[in-house]
Amino acid sequence: MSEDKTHEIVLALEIDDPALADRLAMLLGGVAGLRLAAPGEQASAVIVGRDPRVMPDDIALTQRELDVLALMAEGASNKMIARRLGISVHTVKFHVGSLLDKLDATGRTDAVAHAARRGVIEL
Amino acid sequence: MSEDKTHEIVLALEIDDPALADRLAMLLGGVAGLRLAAPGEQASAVIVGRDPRVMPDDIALTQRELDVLALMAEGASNKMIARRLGISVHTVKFHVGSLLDKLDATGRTDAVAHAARRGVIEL
DNA sequence: TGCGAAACTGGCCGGGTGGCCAGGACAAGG
DNA sequence: CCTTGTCCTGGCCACCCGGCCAGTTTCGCA
Repeated sequence: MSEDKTHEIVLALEIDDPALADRLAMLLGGVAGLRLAAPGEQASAVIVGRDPRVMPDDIALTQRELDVLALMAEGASNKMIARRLGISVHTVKFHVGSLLDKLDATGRTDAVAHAARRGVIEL
Repeated sequence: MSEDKTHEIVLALEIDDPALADRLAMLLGGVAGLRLAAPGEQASAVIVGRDPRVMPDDIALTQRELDVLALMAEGASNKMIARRLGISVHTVKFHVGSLLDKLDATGRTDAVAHAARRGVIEL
């Protein structure tokens, strides 16, 4: 395989909005050194629509709750979280409780699933 | 604000490979009707690198384990899973144990996080 | 200066969870 | 026939989790 790195970047289009996809295809079609991928072709990069699941304002989580949430997503137990944040287990449980509340979750597993779904955390 | 929908598609670049990102920025910079997003700016579409996290063969989960995993991701307790699958809580715990094992997880929360990360489940 | 929000801590307790032991049924393949 | 793998079940037990009660400090804002 010769590495013609200066030639032909292959871009795939994965956009739901047909109008936007159309305009992009038109604009990018006329660019030298760049090509749109054929259906099924292996592309070097993909253009996706702006993920719409980010915005429910935030659900207003406090900084500390975000800290706890992140560690929960790592699979950390309350004890581990307490140690890592330098606080007591009781406080961790307090924050976890608030999280379950705000995220409408029935347990910590449900909480990280919900949070990931709405883009609050990146797992 | 006039809605010049025929003007200026804003593209964000989220590519790990610096060389590729560079070339894309250069190529796209000279295209009329198209602009690269400023850091933090809301873009109408995003260009991402080919997602490499799909392939670990599967980690070979049995059908039953997938059933249990799916319900775990819903935040279901062992008791709920048992009821839904028509099996005993002991059996559920057995399958959960296998899951923790195969997914290298320390707990059920960690398990669904890992599974979601490697595309085994879609949360 | 008082008041609320956020963060933090404690104890208590019922139920859930995960690790360990043991076993059985049933199909596929040596 | 016997082994292997998957699926299923039981009991036991230490620990963790989440919900409840109570309290503290610190901060910004009215």
